[in-house]
This record gives sequence, structure tokens and C-alpha cells, in this order.
Amino acid sequence: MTNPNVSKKRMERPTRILEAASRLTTRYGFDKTTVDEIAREAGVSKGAIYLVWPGKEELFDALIEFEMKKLMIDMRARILADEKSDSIAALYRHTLLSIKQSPLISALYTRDGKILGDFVRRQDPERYTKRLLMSKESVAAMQSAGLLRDDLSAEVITYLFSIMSLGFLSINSIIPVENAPPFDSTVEAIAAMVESGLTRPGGNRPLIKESTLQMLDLMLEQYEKRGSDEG
Amino acid sequence: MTNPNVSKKRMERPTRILEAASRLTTRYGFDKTTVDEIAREAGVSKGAIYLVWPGKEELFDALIEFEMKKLMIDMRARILADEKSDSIAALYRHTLLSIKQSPLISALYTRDGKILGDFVRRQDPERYTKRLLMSKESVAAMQSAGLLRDDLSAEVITYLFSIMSLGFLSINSIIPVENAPPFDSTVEAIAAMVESGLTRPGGNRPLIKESTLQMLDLMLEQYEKRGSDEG
DNA sequence: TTTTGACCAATTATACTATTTTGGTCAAAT
DNA sequence: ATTTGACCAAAATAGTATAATTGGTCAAAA
Repeated sequence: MTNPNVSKKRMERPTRILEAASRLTTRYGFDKTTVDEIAREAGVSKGAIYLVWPGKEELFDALIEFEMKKLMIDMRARILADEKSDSIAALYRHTLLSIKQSPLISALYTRDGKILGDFVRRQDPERYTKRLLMSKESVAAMQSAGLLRDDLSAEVITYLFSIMSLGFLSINSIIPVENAPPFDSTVEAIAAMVESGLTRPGGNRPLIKESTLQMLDLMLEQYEKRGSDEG
Repeated sequence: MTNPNVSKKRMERPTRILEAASRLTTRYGFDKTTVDEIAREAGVSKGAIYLVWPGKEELFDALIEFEMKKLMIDMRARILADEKSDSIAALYRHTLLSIKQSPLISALYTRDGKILGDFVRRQDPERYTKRLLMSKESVAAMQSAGLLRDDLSAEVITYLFSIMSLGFLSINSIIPVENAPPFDSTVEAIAAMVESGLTRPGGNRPLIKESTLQMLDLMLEQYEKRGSDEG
């Protein structure tokens, strides 16, 4: 995924197991995905999984961290690739596209019981998803920098972003994709509405891209560190 | 409800039964609400219910029609009471407030399985909720009247309204009310975002209020007619 | 005529057992 | 040193017989 030159055979085992778990979990949900199946799908023995993680619960924890890390790498790439990503609307568009592209994180965000199963009752999804949300603090910072309208509180703007994200991620359970407008034009339209509805022209534009990338790098760093000292 | 002078005793029986059903259903959901309980709550015998409707299914159908009618009356009152309701944003605000105020219609809109239970598998909720949505046609009409921005298709704008409605109606299952901004300021903020993000200044403003009230009256008329020739 | 609530068939919940599957282990194979 | 997969206790599931509840009816009461 990160590097296509690395063959499946050479790909390190924990990653292969996580990719297998990801595939099965998005299809059958956490509850109905067994350790045996994951091992078979990954082409390793069941014991191999328990050499990496102490139990199923920890495997799923690692899976979410893994997906979250992939998402941030994906988001980083999208932002870097887009020269126009120095606007909050563009940034938000990248966020939506990144989350939507990961079925597991989407399920976590919308609390999709069909995918999460009992997992949602043992683990608090907020623990993971709040890292995805625009934080009240960063919204306030952008507001101070003159990038967001200031007649609405930072708190309420943050809430609006959450509402739109949730609506966007779960609308297809109510309006099936075949009755919906094309995916891309929907995302563009949300960005356009945010652009003229929430942001202010001018302001310190480069700040947005810069600070966002910085935040992503910081989070990725934390994941790397955590990933290495908990195995 | 419509007229506080009508005492509970004098209120016609079918209405009392429906009010009882409404109370129990919003609390326990369709599945776990029994005809016996409804009768007891309404202060009538079980047989009385079967004198009005041929079965439980039809009672629930009537309940939804009832709630929908109440909602439209509520919406009509809100729009009439608000002298500034000649803007799409204000109109949308009234819509959100009206729907939110009815737990049953909200559940229908968000396909809340906890409330709808098996009902959702027998009846198509869209049958009811699509009447609530801004239709593609009316959005197109408002766009033609110069009231909505025209760089986005009518289809996608309609979709945006659906996304925001769904997000607004279901956000509290993810962000509990105690962590959310005050209800009113949220609705105000959505309206503000719609105002500057989707609408155009000028245009034939009075058209909005007028045509909306006309549409509501038409729908109410249909309900009245249906209500009278099916008992 | 209008309304009731005891009554019934049918569905659904419960308690229990038998069977299978699952997460997790570890002696043996590589 | 690694990795495996047969193995086990525990948990989930399927099956079943029984009890309780539910939607719906209708003779009798109001």
C-alpha cells in the first residue's frame, strides 16, 4: 500500500494480518470475523496472530490505529497534491474524501452497529473518531486568523462540520447511491457551501495548509511511536 | 393540541388513541408497543381500537399520518409567525425545528431502528419522509426565481439539504446534547450557513413564503380528505 | 347503537439441552 | 528461533419443549 514494490510475500506479517482483518471486517463486521478466518485470509497460522497481539481485542485496536494511520497518510497526500488546498473548504473536502474512502473509519464515525457489533459496546468509538474531527481549538485558531466567519462561535462552527460529516457519511443508508448525485459533485458542492457559507475571504491562507500538514505529521509521529513500543 | 379548549374527555376518541400510541411509541418503539397498552394509555378498551382501524398496522399508518399532519400545522404556524420567513434559510430552519420537535418523524427520517423496529421492514419509510424533503422540483423552481445559487445543480442542492437534515437529526447519537452547543444557536448557525452558502440575495422573496404556505395547505387538505374517506 | 373485556388462536418469549464454533495455548515440526 | 495446527475450555448457536404474551374477535353489557 505504502510502497507497491514490496510484494505481498515480503510485506511484514503484522501488516498482512491487519490488511486481512480489514478486508474481512468491512465485509462481515467485527462480531462475525473470527481469528481463524483472519489467519487463513492472511496466509498465516492462528498462532502467528497471537505472537503479535495478546488477543482479538488488541488486534482490533491495532487495526483501527492502522486504518487511522493509513487515512492520515492518504489525507496528507491529497493535501500535498492539491495546490489549491490552502482554503478551509478544500481541506474539509479532503477530510471527507479520506474518511469516506475508509469503510472502517466511516463505520466508526457513524457508529454503524452492523460493522462495529459488540466492539462499540466495549470500546468507546469517540476515543478514535474525535481525532478526526476539526477540534474546537483549531477552528478557533482559524477564526482568529480571519479565515472563518466570526459571527458564529468556534464551538458552533465545529458542530456544523460534525453535522455535515455525519450527514455525508450516512446519507446513503437513506438515499441509495443510485438515486444520489455523482459522488464528486456532492463533495464539491459541500466544499462550495462551506467556502461561501463559513469562511472569510483573505486572511492568512498559507497558514491553513501548513498547520494542517504539521498536525498530521505530529499525529503520524505519535502513531509510529505508539506502534513500536507496544508490540 | 390544535385547540386547548377541547378537554381530554371531549377530544374525539381516535385522536386520543393516536396520542396515546404516539407517547408509547416514541418511548418504547413500534415493536414493543402493544395494542393493549395503547388502549390502557388512551383510557379505552382494546375493542374500541379495532372499531376504528382494522389492525395494528393500519393504526400505525394512521399514527404517522397524524404526526405528519401535526408537523405541517406546526410548520405552518412557525412560518406565519415569523415575518422574516421569506428567505429559504429561514424556511429551512423552520423545517428542521418542526421535524426535530416530532420524535416519531425524526425517527422515520433517520431510519432509527430502535424506534421503527420491524415496521421499517414492512413499510417503506421513504413513502412518508419524501414528502418532508425539499423536492428537486421546488428547489429548481426557487433556483429559476433567482433565490438559490445557480452554479450548483438543483439535484445536488436538494441532496445537500438532505445531508444537513440527516446530520442535524442524528448528530446527538454521536455527540450527546450535553457536549453540544445550545440547540437554538445550532439551528441559527445552519440557517446562516445556508443563507450565505446556498442562497442568492434579491430574487422574488415573497414567492418563497407564499408558495410554501400554499404547498402546506394543499398537503393538509389531502390529509383531511384521506382521513375522512378511509375510516 | 355503541362499547366493552373475557376469550382464542397464533405468535413470541423463556428455559433447557445438545451441538458447534471460538478465542486462546503449547508441544511438536520446521 | 520461528511457526504451526491439533487441542481445550468457554462461549455462542441451534434445537426444542413449554409458558407467556399478543393481535384480533364477538357475545354480552351499557
